[in-house]
Amino acid sequence: MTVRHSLLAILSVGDAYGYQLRQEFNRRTGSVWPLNVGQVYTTLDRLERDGLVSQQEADSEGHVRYAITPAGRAEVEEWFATPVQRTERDELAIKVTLARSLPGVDAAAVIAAQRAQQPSIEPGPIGVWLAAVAEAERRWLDVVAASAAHPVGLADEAPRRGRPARTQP
Amino acid sequence: MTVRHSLLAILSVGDAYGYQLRQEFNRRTGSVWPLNVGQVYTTLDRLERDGLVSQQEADSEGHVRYAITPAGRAEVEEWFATPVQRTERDELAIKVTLARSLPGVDAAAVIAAQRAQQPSIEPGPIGVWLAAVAEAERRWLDVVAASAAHPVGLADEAPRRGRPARTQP
DNA sequence: AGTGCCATGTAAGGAGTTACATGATTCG
DNA sequence: CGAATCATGTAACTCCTTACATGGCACT
Repeated sequence: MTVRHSLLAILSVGDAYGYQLRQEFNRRTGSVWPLNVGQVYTTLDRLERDGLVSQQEADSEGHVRYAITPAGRAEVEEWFATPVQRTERDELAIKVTLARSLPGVDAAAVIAAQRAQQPSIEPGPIGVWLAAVAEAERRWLDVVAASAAHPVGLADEAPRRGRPARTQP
Repeated sequence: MTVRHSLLAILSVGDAYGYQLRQEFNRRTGSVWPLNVGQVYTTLDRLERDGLVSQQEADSEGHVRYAITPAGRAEVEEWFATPVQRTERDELAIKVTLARSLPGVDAAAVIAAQRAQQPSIEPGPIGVWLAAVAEAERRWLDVVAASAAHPVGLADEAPRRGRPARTQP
């Protein structure tokens, strides 16, 4: 919901139209994660559907402006007040952990391949963020590389309970 | 594509059926990101559609087994050999950066709310990973909190339609 | 008899992404 | 004129998630 909330947050400053929203987003967050224009319009549609923004009359230049609604304003406030939960699957953590658990996979090689990854050096706070993440990754990889992997095969013992529903027709 | 590749990687050890794949995934990666069973079946459908797995004859117990294909095996090898690219938008980085750029938003409060977030302490390598990320977050938040925010309003001058006027060097 | 796990699916919907179509405008 | 930008939108797709339906089997 990052894009959705970001657009809503920008709209909380004032009315804007689609193309402008993309400009504002890119200007504020830099070039690391540029926003596709098409996504702005589809997101605006969903925001309007959910009553968080409302389409205004076209302005003097014919731009299709959107305004945030009270519900949208509440949503933005809640977004900014709520800490980001890291509930999403992290590919690196899963990949390395899986590699260590699977027989026939060279976990050390997987770790080495990941360590070879050099982060790009970007200016601005987001660049600092990327560097911090890369540093954390490197340290974690060192930790797991230092401890032994525990590969185990698939559970060979058939479970005792329950049987599948369908047999071949 | 994390789930997709993970299931494929497990199948590279040996044939398995849907429910079993979920068990194996959860067993190997722990309880932080448990896998919904339904997703296993939809993912298997797509993997079969893409020729990376093939459905086998039901086994002696009636389980619908899947086997990895040579193409699937190649895919797994490539996955493990390729470092994870952090190309996805990071909600925390965007939220804080946006907050600092928007007038009327208390960026310090946003940072404080995020800092209050306490990571759960989980056992195992993924728990270590979560702790490392939380630590990196905290340090980054300290860095951005120490420097001044630069709120700016929306671009008030409406750009003319069409090609923008040339800016003088 | 009832609860809970084993097991396989389907349906519906979420956010996000890219590609494409369509114009108007302005500058070289 | 032609290229580039401004601007709005649609279509088609991805992966992922949740809820639901269906049934068999085991243990109490």
